Amino acid sequence: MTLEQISAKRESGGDRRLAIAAAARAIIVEKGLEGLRTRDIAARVGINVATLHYHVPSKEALIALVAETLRDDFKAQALRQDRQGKTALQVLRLEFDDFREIVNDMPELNIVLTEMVERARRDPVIAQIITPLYDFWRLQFVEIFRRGVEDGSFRNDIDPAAAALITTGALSDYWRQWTSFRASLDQVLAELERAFVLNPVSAQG
Amino acid sequence: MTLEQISAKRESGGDRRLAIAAAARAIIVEKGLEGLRTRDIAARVGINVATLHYHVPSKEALIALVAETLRDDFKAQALRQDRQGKTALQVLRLEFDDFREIVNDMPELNIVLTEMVERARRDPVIAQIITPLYDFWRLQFVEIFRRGVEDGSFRNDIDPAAAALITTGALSDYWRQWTSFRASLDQVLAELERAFVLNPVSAQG
DNA sequence: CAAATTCTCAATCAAATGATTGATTGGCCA
DNA sequence: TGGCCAATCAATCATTTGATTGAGAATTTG
Repeated sequence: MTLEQISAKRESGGDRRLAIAAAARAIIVEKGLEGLRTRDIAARVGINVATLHYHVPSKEALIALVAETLRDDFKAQALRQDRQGKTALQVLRLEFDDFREIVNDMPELNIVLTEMVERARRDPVIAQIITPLYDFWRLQFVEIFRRGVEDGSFRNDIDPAAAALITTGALSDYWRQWTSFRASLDQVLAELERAFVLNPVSAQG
Repeated sequence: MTLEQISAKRESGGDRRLAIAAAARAIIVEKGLEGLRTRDIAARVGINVATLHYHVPSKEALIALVAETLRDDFKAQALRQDRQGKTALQVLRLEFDDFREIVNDMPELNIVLTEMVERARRDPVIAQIITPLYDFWRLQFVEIFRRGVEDGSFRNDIDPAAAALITTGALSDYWRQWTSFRASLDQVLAELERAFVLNPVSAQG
């Protein structure tokens, strides 16, 4: 608990909303979207249910808020490294590094994200927030593969769109089942590299 | 409605349980596990809520029942084709055919499966049913890749476990987001093949 | 400082929801 | 035929749950 929280009895609207979103995410990790209750969120934040509703008018809006904070977290992560002037292989490895970092630093992020993807199928509001996230990530790989084929450093018969789908699919599924396969992320990333990148050192037959 | 349903007012316990599971699955597809209500299931089956509880004692047991019917469906699908005496590449393609078939014939299966995987993270009962399903599927690919490397028809630096993780991950993630990428399954499967199988026709550099 | 605004809470509502109870019905078999 | 059991239902319960109300405290503004 911060000094501010001890002394000040009020928190600004923006901060409250962030605290609410954080609490909601924690509960989603614990109990899933099914188990998300406004009362539990309020209790975790340390406020009254009515106060929660003052800041976030409905449960729908609350879930949308969670989706937005997810998007913001990913956006912040994505924009940290400069890709300019790097080779396709270098960018691919940067992308892998990013992924490793997210998996290690914010393992709970994907749990919430997965629940949101689930919900997005039948909730257009959530879909509108979550879908662009995946599309953006996948497009990064499409571009990497396109360039890698172009400059001859990647296997020349790659279908960039399909390869990107495989890569993001394999990674997000890996992440989703993280607890079971924790040890093998490096092997998966290495295998992905071998699958698409030409390596003059290793024999091909 | 069948003749039996019109004339007979009673149904045997086993059939009722199957009907209940089917109704539950339909509702999960429509509204997710969050939106699953015992009343809705009973209404869909055409029975009273109390009768539902007579056949399936609790909501927990109901969800476990759904998980079991999923497992049974997959088991039935998996045991249909004989893999004996086939090359690694042939078996890989059989596996791909199976997948194509499931995606086309039972698209809703994966929606329910995904919800169950989600739930399995915090529900040991469901985990015990669902996890072996994935493990079995993944092991098929591990074996395929192992044999393909062994007989020299696949890329010789494959890590079978990692490659299997990539394959099943890519496929199940593809399936999960099926609605968005419907058209490209063939491209994905072809790219997976190129990623792991040596092709003497296409140039490698 | 006083008025206006923002924020918070205790209390409460109405609807939803999983589950139970007690009675009834229909088929089976001795 | 009569007893027994599986199957069914109407009615009801006890909670849970999202949301609201009205009053009051803290904060900002003029």
